Amino acid sequence: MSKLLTRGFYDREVLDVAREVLGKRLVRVVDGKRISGIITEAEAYRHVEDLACHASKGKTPRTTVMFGAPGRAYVYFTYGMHWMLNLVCEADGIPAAVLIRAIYPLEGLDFIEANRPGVKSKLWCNGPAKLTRALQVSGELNGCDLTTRAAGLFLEDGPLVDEAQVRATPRIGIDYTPEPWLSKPWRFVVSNPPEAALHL
DNA sequence: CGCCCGATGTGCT
DNA sequence: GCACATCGGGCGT
Repeated sequence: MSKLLTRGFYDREVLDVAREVLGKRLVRVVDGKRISGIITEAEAYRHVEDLACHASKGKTPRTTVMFGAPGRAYVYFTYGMHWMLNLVCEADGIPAAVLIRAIYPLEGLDFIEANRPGVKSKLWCNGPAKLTRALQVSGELNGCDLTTRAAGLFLEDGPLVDEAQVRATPRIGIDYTPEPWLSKPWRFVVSNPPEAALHL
């Protein structure tokens, strides 16, 4: 059993967390069963001035969690059918979050397959809404504490991914966001194939 | 493979 | 009303 990531991991500059969360293990526990994968893609959403960040529209009922303490999950619903999983970062009162965009599944593959019927295994968790469906992450987990195992959603430590295996690119799906935010290289991706980059 | 588009519901103007 | 941190199927290349 690996080490649970503590509050201190999240209570930092969100760009550093987004970069360093690559290689960490996202774990879900459902009915006592462990489902997990290594994080291979993440994006930073940084403070009210970042016009791609939900917090830029102010603190609302939806975005309250992002303004709160670090180490909690910000889970929101979008496009009428998709859930997105974020990690709240930085000090209480400063809105910042890391969107988990992809994982490399390692445990509970039968559970994941059952949640992604008819989908090829390489496509099970390679998108932010795909992995929430695969791991059964939805609104009931919004605001849950990621630094304990109580809610059945948490992160475990893993090796830092080598700098040579990480690419930084602009964020995805924010086409209506003006510059300079549109082009900020705040998306971090593990190079393919992840098996080699992650030493699996 | 890439582009296009419909699905589908909630939050905020 | 309308935008939206997306997905998957359909069709053209």
